[in-house]
Amino acid sequence: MDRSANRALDHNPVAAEDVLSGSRLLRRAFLEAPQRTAARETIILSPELRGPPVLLLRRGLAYRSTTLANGARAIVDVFLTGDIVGIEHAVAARAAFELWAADVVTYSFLSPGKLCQLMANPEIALGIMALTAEQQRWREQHIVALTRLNARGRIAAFVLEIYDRLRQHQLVTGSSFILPLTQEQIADHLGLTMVHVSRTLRRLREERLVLVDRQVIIIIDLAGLRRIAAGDADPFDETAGAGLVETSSEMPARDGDVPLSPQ
Amino acid sequence: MDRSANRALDHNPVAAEDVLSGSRLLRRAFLEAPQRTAARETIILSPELRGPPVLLLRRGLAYRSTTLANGARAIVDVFLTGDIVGIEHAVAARAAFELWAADVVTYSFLSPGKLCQLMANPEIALGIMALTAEQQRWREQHIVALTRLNARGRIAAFVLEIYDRLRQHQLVTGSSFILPLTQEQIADHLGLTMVHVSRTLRRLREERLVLVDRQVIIIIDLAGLRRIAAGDADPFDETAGAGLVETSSEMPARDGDVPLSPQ
DNA sequence: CGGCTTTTTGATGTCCGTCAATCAGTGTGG
DNA sequence: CCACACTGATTGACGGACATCAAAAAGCCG
Repeated sequence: MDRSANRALDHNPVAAEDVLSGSRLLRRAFLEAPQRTAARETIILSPELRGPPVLLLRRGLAYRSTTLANGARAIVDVFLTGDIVGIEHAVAARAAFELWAADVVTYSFLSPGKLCQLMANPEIALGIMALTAEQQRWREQHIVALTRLNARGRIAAFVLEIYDRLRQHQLVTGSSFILPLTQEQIADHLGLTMVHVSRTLRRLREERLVLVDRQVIIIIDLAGLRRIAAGDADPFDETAGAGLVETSSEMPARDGDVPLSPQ
Repeated sequence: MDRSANRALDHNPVAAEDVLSGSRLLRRAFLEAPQRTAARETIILSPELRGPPVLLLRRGLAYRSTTLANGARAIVDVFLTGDIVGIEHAVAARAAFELWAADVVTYSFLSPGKLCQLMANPEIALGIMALTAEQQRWREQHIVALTRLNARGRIAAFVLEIYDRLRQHQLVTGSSFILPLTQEQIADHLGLTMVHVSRTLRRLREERLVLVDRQVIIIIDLAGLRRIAAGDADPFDETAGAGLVETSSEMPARDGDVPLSPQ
């Protein structure tokens, strides 16, 4: 029983072949590109830099963020191992936001010029387009969550997003994984405060939906999380029969699975 | 004195030439494409449709939205006359959201297959990429607003976004314009309720920042709006000296300018 | 004028932010 | 080994921004 949320973007059949081989060519180009490492909590790219490169994350987690005039930080998006970051630098003269390493990050990079050359290959151009489309989808889901979900729903949606993306990259098989973000960073991504994230995580734990302890995330009730992330009304009425969890139709999802790091 | 917010995305010099001619070629293709009209408050594209076309809005305003399980609606983004909608349909098999006409909308459209053909031209591929990058920027700003601005800031940012985009398309010259959205639609875009939007607009009017009456928007204090949209703390302390507005450094910005419709 | 949508306004409640203190985990150095 | 510092998480008390509910007013259109 597959839900749309965790299925990979399916492609237009007209373009499917070219998209696939284009993506492959693009990744191959990255594999031959120079490689670097950034320490935890350091800036990888800043908007000051002109002609920023395009990155492929080989290991670790990074995020793009900005700081407002009042000092508040907004984490616009999160990138996992295997993600390509800043594809728009092929045409944009500078990055729109700062790119930070959440933990130790290894990445390889291509100059914008090199990227433009690659795009001369129509297959690669299509592959890039598909990549962009997919990142756009995650971002759009994030917008929906920010627009119409409360703290509980946003956190559920966020956990599921990371979960689905890790699975898509085959970086996780069980129902638990490592997320190297502090609660403050999660808060800055979801438009909440650290304090409220902490409280909401406790609630989700008490409801036996998901367990977040430090950087270890264990999904207990996947189907329940999906319902919440989809904006179902709070289960104040339907929790009349407390006790047993009866919902996990999508997957057995028990804790005790091997936690896999996103590396 | 130009602020970054209202400057068009500047391009990587390596690609600038190709981007420009690519954009021109893409628009030309649309001008030769078939054309349709959609009535106010009707669906233009739905996720059910397989192989949705890519659209160029020739006239009117459209928005992409989804409805959650609890009935709440989220308007993910807004498209103005001159915008290209659904470029990702070149590779995605279906639209991610419904596309609605906010008022009478005229558009021309290309099939995904045709788009893929066009992308074989590297200049067009670059042009499309630049287009995508620009739309992404607006969306990212929207995310920042949703994440870290209150109702006042979100509305300010939204008004400015529309204003800047209209100017970029040379659809507005003065400081007033027409925005064919109801307050409920604005609320669904900004993650607020209609009621609170109404109240906040009154406050912005009383502060002599912007005047929103029905669909007519008159920007009174452009610089002030920009400050609020950038997340400056509420001016509770600095309003000690009430009375005169002294801020408009960016533009004279007086009401009485000719209101231009976004057509 | 009647019926509709859209906006406005008031009263009341709640989700979430703010402030502040405590606690747990991690590392450091004497 | 144990103070010490430091970062991150937790909890409580309290206030405020925003939601909800409800009703009325204002536009708009046939």
